[in-house]
Amino acid sequence: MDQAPSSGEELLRVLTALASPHRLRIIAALTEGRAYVSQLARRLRMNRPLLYMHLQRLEAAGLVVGTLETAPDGSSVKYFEVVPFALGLTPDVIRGAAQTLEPDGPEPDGSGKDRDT
Amino acid sequence: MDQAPSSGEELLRVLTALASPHRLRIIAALTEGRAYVSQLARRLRMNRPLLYMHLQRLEAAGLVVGTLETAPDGSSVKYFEVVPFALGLTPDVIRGAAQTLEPDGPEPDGSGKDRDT
DNA sequence: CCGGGGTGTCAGTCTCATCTGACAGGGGGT
DNA sequence: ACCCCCTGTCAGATGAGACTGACACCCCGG
Repeated sequence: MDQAPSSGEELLRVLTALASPHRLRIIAALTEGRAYVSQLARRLRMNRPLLYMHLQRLEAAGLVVGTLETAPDGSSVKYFEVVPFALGLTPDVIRGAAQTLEPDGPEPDGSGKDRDT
Repeated sequence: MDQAPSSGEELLRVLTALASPHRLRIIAALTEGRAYVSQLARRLRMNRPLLYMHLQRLEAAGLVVGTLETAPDGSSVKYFEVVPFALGLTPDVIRGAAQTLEPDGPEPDGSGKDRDT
């Protein structure tokens, strides 16, 4: 994965994806090796549809990938695994990404209203 | 700032703090230099109480610091500035932090219920 | 005394992510 | 036929966070 997630939108998607205890635990669990949805639901003791939603979120952020495989017995199983990412986060990185996001506009007027710094 | 935010709680606080377009823009704005609340509210065109809340969140996460100063004219002004942080985020880091967070417990039973990987 | 700029805090509203239970399938063994 | 395991999706309840307007308060300058 890119060190710099480029656009603010993308960065935001990754951050919101990670900002959840459940999703952190999911990623943690997947570092141990890939797993399919129902299996993971049992392991993490959480509702399957719920886990499903979280996995979708993580996949949309590009942090995990899921592949629907047809097992030898013919049934479908969806395996997920982590994408080895490395995200460096500093104020400047944020500053860069935020530009792709700012509906800022300069001071309304001012006329030397502000104090010194 | 630490490269590894240590506890899962702490990591989560930082992540949830960053997972907001407003707060990203706030940090971006503060990289340009410190500013006080009302001033920043004008610059970013947002409600002051709202900005106030976001700043509190960021401060709680240790990403910015605020100092209440008494200006030469005697009035109080609260300046905020970014804490130069550097956060490295990888699956393994998450795995480490998640341990301080897991109410996991192994499989309910199993008995070889799962498929091979 | 009044206006202007600042901080801090509050109750109330509203939007949105989360979470649950249930359903419709598909496929395989017994 | 029945049971078991899997995937995918949905309507609805719940809750947490975002957001607003208004207030109390401070200090100064005209």
